[in-house]
Amino acid sequence: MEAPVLKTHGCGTLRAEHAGQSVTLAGWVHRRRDHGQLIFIDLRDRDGLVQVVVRPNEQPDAYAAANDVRGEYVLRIVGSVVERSEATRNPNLATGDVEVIARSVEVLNEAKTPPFSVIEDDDVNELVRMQYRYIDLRRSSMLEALELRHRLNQYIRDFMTGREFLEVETPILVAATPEGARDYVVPSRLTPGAFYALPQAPQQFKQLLMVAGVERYFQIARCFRDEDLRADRQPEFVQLDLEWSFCEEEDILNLLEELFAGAAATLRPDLTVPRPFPRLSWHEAMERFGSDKPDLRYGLELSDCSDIAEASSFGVFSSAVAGGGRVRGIVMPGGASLSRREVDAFTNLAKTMGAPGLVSLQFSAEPSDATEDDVRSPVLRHVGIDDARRIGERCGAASGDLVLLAAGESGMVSTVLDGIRRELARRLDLVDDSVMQFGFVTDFPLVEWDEDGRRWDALHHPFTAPQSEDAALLDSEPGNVRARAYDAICNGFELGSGSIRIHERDLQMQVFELLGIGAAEAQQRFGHMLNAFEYGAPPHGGFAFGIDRVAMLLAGTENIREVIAFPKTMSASDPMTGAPMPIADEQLDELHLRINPPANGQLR
RNA sequence: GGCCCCGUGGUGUAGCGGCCUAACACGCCACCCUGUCAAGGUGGAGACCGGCGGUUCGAAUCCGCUCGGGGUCGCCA
Repeated sequence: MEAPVLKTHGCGTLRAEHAGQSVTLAGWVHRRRDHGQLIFIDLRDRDGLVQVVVRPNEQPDAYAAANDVRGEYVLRIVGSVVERSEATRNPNLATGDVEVIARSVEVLNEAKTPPFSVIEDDDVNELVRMQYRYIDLRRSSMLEALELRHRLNQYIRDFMTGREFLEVETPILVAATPEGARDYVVPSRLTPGAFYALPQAPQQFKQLLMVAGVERYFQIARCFRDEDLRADRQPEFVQLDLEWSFCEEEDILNLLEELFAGAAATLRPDLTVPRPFPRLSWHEAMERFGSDKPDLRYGLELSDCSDIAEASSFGVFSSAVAGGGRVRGIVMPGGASLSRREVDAFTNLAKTMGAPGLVSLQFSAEPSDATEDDVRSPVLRHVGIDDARRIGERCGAASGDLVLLAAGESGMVSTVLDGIRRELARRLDLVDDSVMQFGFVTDFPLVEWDEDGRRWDALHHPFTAPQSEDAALLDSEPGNVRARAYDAICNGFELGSGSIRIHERDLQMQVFELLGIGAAEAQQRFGHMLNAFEYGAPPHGGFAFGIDRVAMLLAGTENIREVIAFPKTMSASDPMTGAPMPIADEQLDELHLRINPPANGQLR
C-alpha cells in the first residue's frame, strides 16, 4: 500500500526484517496494558495489530500522552521497530516477533467507550450492531467479510473479463413491472403522477444488449425487491448478471461451474468443492428432496407412498390422495428410540409449515417382518400392520428407524418434508461444513397455475424459452411444458437462476398470450422487446446469481447480513440512518403526492 | 397476512410471584504496579428489569395490548 502522509507502515505488516527502522504508525487503540512505569498499546489498523511500547524515562511526553489514551482512540506513533527478546515474543500475533518503541504518541482523536466490544466476538444484539455499524465493522470478522466480498467481486470481474464478457451498466430508474416481485417505486417530479421502479433485475436491458450485438455482457448489478425479508434475503441485493448470445444451456452451466469452483478454490481453499457439479431435473429434485434447492451434502431422500395410501382404510391417507394430493415420507435412521414428545416436536415443526400433522411409525424390527408389537405409531390401528410394513419397506426404513409421513396437497407435502429433512440433517449431524456442494437444477416448468389469479404464471419470467420438444403442448397442456431454465444451488440455498430466452417475436407473443397478456397489452408494456426481436435478435441466454449469498456461503455463515456492510432489518429499515423516513411536505408537494394513512392511522 | 422466539446496568447472561432497594462475567472509572500481550492487584460507579394497562396484600417474574429485534410459512415472475 502506498503510504499516506500520516503513516509509513501498516501496523500488521511489521516483521523482524523491519527491525532497526524508524516507522510512523497510525491506527486505533485495540488494547492498552498499563504496568505503571511501562505501557503497552496494541495499535490496530486494517493490516492488523502491533505492540507499541511506551516508557517514561526515555520519552516523557510520549508516556504522558499514552497515560491518557483509552480504547479506540486514534493515534499516530513515531518509533523504532525492535526485535523482541526470545522470552517476550508472541507467537499468536503475526507481528509478535517485533514491537515498536514509541518516541512520540500523538492523539489524532479521542473516542467514547464503544457500545460493544470491538475485540470480543460477542453475540451482540444485532439492532445495536446495526445502529453502530461503523464500530461493528471494526471487528475482525466483519472486516474479513468485507475483504472476502471484495475479492469475490474481483475474481468475478477477472473471470468474466477473461472470457470476453463486457461489463455494461444499466439504469436504476426503470419502468415498473406488475408481474413478479413488488417494485420499489420512485415518483417522477417532471411527470406528475408517474413513477419509476427500481430494477428487480436488469433482465430486459441485458436482452436488448444482445440485440445490440454485445454478445457477452455482465454486470455486478444492484437489484431491488419489495418483499418480506429472510435470513438470506434483503430488499436490495447484488447479482452477477450475465447474458450471452449464440449459447446454449451447456455453455452457461459450464461457465458457472468454472466460476463457482474457481472462486471457492481461490477464496476458500480449505473447503471441498465436489466436481462435476451434479445436475438434476426440477422433477427429480422435487421427488427426491421435496425442494428445488436441496442440500446435496446428505441423503435423507423422500419416498412416495401415495399408492399405498390411496387404498388405505385410514381416512387421512385415502382422502389425501383422493383429493389430488400425495402421501410421502422420510426416514430418520435410529429414530425409533425417540420419545413420543420428541416425535411430537417434528409434528409441531410440520404444522408451522402448513401440515395438519405428521404420521409417525417407529420400527423396532425390520419392516418386512414387523408385527404389531414392533411398530409404534399413534395411528397404527387405523393404518394397519400390513400397510405399515409396506410403508416402512417403501421408504427404505430399517429396524430402529422412524418414518415420518406427510399427507395432503403436493406442494405442502414437499414444503413440510423439505423442512423435516433439513431438521433431521441438523439433528443427525449430517451437515458437513467443510463442503460446498454446488449443483444445478434444470428443466423447470415454464408456467405454474396461480389458483388465486386463476391464470398461468411464468415460473421464471415471461422471456424464458420453452423446450422445443414441448412447444406443441403450449396450447393443450401448458403445465407440462418444460422451460429452458436452470438454477444454481449450493448447500440448500438457491444461488440464482437463468434461462435460454425467447428471441422470436411470434413465440414471445404466444407465451404472452398464455400468461394472459393480450396483444394490445403486450405491445404497450413490452413493445420495445417485441420491436427489438424484429431487428435481428440473436439466440441468447443468461444467468444471474446473488453475490451476497455466494459471499455468505464462502464466509461460512447462514445470515446474509454478515456479508453486507450496511444491511437492513427484517422490517427493511436501517436503524443507523433511520431510513425509511417521512419526507417534508414541500417534497411531497413538489412530487404531487399526498399521504393516504393506513387504516389503523399509524404513520411514522 | 399467519405462526414461533426474544427484549434485565455499556455488552453478554442469571433471576421466572415475596429471600431483588436485582446477581455474575466482561467492559468502564480511580489508585497501585517496568514485560505484558484475554496482563495483574485493590476499590468504585452503573439497570427499577422495552412501553402501557391489568391480576395480586405484593410482579423483572402471571395476563392483555403495544413497540422493537430475530426466525419461519405465505410471498420472493
